Amino acid sequence: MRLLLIEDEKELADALTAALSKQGIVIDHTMRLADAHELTRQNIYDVILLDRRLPDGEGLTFIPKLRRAGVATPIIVLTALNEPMERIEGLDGGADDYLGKPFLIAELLARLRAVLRRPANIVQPCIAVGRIVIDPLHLSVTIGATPFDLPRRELLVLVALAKRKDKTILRSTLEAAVYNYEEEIQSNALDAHISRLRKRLADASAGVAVHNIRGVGYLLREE
Amino acid sequence: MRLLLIEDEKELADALTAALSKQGIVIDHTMRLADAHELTRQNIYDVILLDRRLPDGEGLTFIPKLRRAGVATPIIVLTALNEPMERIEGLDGGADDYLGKPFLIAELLARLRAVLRRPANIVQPCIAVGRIVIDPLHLSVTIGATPFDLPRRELLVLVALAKRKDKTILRSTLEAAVYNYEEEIQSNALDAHISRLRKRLADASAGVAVHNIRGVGYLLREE
DNA sequence: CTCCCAAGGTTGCGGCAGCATTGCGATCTA
DNA sequence: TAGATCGCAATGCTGCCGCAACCTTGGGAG
Repeated sequence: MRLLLIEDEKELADALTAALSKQGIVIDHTMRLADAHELTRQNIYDVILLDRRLPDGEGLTFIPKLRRAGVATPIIVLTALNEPMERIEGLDGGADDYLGKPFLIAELLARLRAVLRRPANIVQPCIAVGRIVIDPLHLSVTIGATPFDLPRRELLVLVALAKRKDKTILRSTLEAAVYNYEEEIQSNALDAHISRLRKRLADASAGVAVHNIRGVGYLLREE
Repeated sequence: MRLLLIEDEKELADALTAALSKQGIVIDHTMRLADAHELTRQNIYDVILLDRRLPDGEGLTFIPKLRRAGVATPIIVLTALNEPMERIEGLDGGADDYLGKPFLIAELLARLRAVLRRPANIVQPCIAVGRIVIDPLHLSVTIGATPFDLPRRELLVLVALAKRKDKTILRSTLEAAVYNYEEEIQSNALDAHISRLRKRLADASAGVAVHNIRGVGYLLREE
């Protein structure tokens, strides 16, 4: 793990460097915001420790600059300015945590771990078929960049087919995906939905088609 | 935004509920870990506030249980146990932040914002749709440069929709975002809010519209 | 090749669930 | 106390969906 320490008190910086190094953390140390700006250009840090009162300015001003540059690295502010209002200022200024001096190294380490533990963004599994993208979690369908609205039952059919594209879905499986036990159907309602879904897909040039396997079921395929 | 408060001091809980409600936050309150476990099953909370000394156990033991259940909701520990070692214990126990009692509501709010800010939307903490800009952390809406005031419930609806613009939000999800368990509704109150929100958006030429997907839910879209 | 039948496709219709709107009274706030 | 907000409910409307009638297609038998 690599950490950027922006701190002008030499003694504290040395103590931190020593302590954190023992934890296997790689530390870059600078005393000036100008240098820090340069150092963060490559976005190699896992976390940044930031003092407020620095020779070339207020540390907090560094945060929005960093964020505007698209750097999402977590920032913990370390400072003697530890009044409640100052803490609020720091946190609302974009810091991820705020620790008043003096502090125990052990608490800093705990806060480092807490900040780094944040869950990575869970990537939503989307299904792409032809020109359409289906997000089964959000029940949304987009075609190119524009949303593609569907009635509920047709949406359910499409999602069921898309989840296993190019594979045949038994007619009975499809029915189970669209209807629950209380609303058993006694007609060709499913066929009707398929028909209307086909029309919509064709009108939108979706690049996919619903095929029928006679006597077995249906499948979704690019075309 | 919906928050779970696990706290057995009735006075503090009431004060927090009152203060946070004014910020537009929907709160569920419980005094017992057992209830909390049940309440978190549906994963509808944006953040959890957790006391340590609770009638049925140490609050910290709740965290690993939650994480094992796959719930990644940020947790802020609120407690009188505020020695450095206790803070370390809390943070290493899985808390995302740790705030000792007594504290200023304002600082709690700032820490809430800090925790909620990461990691997903660091680059874009504000949501722009049409002519309006929504800050889900501060629950503020501006249209052009002028603030766009909304009643609390309509604001909650708008924010919930805006957080996932162009995605369908289930009706049940919307209800969960706007109402807590004590204020379950038995009418079409949600529809009424949507209707009034629509009117306001139209009057202000906001450039966005709330669409309905019949039988599924609603979505926010530029127009 | 033709015929036949069953499986699938299409389409109009009517019922009704779900949605939109609005007024009213209660509650809360300034 | 005046005004804003909110839950509630009555009303009207929209369009989905099940249904069924009718059409098309595929493949096997003669």
